[in-house]
Amino acid sequence: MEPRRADNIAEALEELIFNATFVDGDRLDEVRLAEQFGVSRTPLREAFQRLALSGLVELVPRRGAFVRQPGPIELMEMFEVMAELEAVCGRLAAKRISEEALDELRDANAKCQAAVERQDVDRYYIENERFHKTIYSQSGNSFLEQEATKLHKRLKPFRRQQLRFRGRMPQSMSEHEAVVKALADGKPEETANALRNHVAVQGEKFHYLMSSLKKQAV
Amino acid sequence: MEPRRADNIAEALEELIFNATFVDGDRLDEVRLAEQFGVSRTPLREAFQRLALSGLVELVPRRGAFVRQPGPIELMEMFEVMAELEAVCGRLAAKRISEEALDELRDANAKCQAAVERQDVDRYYIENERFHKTIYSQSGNSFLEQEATKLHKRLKPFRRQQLRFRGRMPQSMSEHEAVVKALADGKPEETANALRNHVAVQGEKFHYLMSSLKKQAV
DNA sequence: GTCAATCATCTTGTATACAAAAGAAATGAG
DNA sequence: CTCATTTCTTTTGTATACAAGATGATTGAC
Repeated sequence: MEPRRADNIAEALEELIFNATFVDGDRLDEVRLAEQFGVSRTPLREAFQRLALSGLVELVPRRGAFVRQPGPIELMEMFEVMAELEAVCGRLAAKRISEEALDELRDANAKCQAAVERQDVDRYYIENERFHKTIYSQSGNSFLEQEATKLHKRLKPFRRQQLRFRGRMPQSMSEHEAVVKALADGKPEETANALRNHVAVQGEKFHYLMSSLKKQAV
Repeated sequence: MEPRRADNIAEALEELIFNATFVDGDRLDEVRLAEQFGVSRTPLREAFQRLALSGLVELVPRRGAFVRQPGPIELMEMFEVMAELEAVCGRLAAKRISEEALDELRDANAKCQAAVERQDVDRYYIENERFHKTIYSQSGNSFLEQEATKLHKRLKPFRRQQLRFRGRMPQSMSEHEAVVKALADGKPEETANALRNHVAVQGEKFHYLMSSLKKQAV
């Protein structure tokens, strides 16, 4: 692997964890990774500190850095918080959203719909993300937007899995349309509820997926 | 200053920033701080990475680490998010709270009340914190609890200032009692609204404080 | 005197060196 | 053969060294 700038190492490691190249419990070997990235241990250890704070890695003193993926319970909790954050974004956005943003939501939805018809999961995912990011942004609170984006990113690998559930994509679509309608009507509470349910159902689906997987592995 | 373990350096710096020893825009001199802490630059730089991710410090490549305190707008945004997070904690807690926890809230409130009568701001602050932390915990969602605690901590220096507002402490007290009542009655939405308003008013007070200060300094 | 370019100094970023701790392996007692 | 103790190896934590970029000063042109 070619040498990298230290700034990017944390990001690269994050990607490797998301890609499941490293799984829960794996120790991140400083010297091995240093060789792979073509750098010394120093910038790597700095990257570990960042990852530790973001919760992807646990730093055990004198033992090393270990990958920490959330277990089923923590994951459910994170989805619950995500649902609430989105609900808040929606409630604020209902009062503040611009016409252009509404059009962008409709456009994202149309492309989502097309993706559903072509069974194009990847494309669906991209447009789905645009839909949600637009709502975060239209909350008019950039701190909230950042926090929502951060958690959204963290849940990405898990959300992606559950999208493959049978019939999930069409259901998700109609939920999106309900959200747009509530936003267009300027109804804060309806928007909040629609978004909360939309995200919460993802958490529940995930829970179901987890419990079925648990019976096989470990 | 006596030598410190590297794990604590980030915390120590955080404290120095909260104490306003370092203010917005200050550059954190690696060599100077290394001397002060009695360590080399290496553990210091690792600490910088953590602080950077938590948002207290901005790392400018090839320039150094700079203290970044939130400006008025970002602060308002953070208070808005805090208000919403507390509202969510309250809504969940209303369904899940234990009798013991209700008693702890009542106890914290009683001690708050006593502190108000003695004009004991410090004591009020401690019991107020116990009150809020208990609600976070009773949300039954430890991820949410962590996030709320994190933001609460971050807003600490600013909240403390605004507690000195004339008449704020008694008002805050009665708001607390409304929250306890809603929780005891098991009413999620009432609890959420009571907490949201309780925290939001802090943000507004702060805004007022800021704008009056702005006219003097800078 | 002002501005620009060059040079010196200071800082950061990264590699390397070394000490201390943890873990693995080997030795020895029972 | 098993378990405990000791030795050896590996790995982390930190200091130091050095190179490259940034800052500031000095010199020179106009």
